[in-house]
Amino acid sequence: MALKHAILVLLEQQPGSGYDLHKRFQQHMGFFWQASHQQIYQQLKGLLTDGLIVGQDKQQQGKPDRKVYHITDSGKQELIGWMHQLSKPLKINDTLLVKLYGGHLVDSEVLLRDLQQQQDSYRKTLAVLQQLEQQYQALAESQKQPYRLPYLTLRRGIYHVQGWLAWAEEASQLLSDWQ
Amino acid sequence: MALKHAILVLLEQQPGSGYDLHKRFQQHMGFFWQASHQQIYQQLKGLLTDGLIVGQDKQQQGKPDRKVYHITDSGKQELIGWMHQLSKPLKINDTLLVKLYGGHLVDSEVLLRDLQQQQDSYRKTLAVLQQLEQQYQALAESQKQPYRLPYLTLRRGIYHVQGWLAWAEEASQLLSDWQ
DNA sequence: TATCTCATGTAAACTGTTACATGATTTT
DNA sequence: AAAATCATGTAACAGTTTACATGAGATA
Repeated sequence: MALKHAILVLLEQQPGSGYDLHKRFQQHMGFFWQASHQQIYQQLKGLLTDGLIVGQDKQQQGKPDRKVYHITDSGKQELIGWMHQLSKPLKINDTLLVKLYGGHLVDSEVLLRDLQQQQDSYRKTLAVLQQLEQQYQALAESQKQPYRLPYLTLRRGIYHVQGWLAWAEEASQLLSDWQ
Repeated sequence: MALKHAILVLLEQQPGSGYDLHKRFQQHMGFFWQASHQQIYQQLKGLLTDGLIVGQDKQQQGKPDRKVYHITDSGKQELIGWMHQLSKPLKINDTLLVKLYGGHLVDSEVLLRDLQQQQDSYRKTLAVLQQLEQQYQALAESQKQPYRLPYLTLRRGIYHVQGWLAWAEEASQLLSDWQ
């Protein structure tokens, strides 16, 4: 299971609570890893009982208590072992494409509307990713080093979103042409 | 649930058995929809009890019996209703990128090996997709019409795979440069 | 006054994966 | 003789989603 390991990757970088982890997933891995807070809390339970992480309660003034988790040595070993295994190919289940595939059942406007809705959110995502890229590129060479590997994943996100948008324009055009 | 609807899309085009459907998923939708035969058999059961499909046993000489399913009117209505709903954004959970993100824990060779493994399979996929595209383009305009919408999904597959390969080259290069 | 963010969780339902099971025909 | 393809499924487990639940402080 990769969610467990994705959590370990984040905790290896820096300890954090379930809430923190959810935000970090959204902010830094949102374009290649998605996990709900419920899932994260459930996995943290499992990681705790397996001894791969430890947790400590921290009180805060004015805010609810947080349970801050740290990776253990055994967790780090588990993570390194996992990294050495070859990855399974990415599984894609794309609802929009199923609809396009069977799109003869509806007006093309129905398909175009769905395409456009996604286009809007992809454009916003692209803007965010490009801003992150600029932030990285603006760093001095000596400062870049710790962000190199995350930068590679960012580049993947940019390729993905740009490819999607280019395709969507082509597809919208063709759908409109065919009436 | 989209698997149910993906099955309905295939059955609306042409009746078929669970085994057929599995093959059709692999051959025509493999780059945007993946489903195991176990999943398909389970979903067919549910579709049957919901009255969205009907099945009939067909004997074959020398081979096991097949249960051939047909979409019902109610199934077609369900499908059309589903098509009118806006799609949820594609969920991507990419293990390889999680490994890259936390890749400081291992030698870059470990990461490169994983990248190359996937590169090999993406290259093969690209060849298949491009061949399908040529088959479509070779058709006379009058013959293309029924394949137009599937062609749009094929284009998406090509964009995706080409984008992945371009990124992988860039990423491999950078990983090697950084030692 | 209402909504958003912080912060944590449970329970039920649904979906998906892995392993097992069977057995005939066809191809290498 | 072995492996692949045809053809169907069950059972146990793992993972995900949706709905529910609580409650404080900050912001509009």
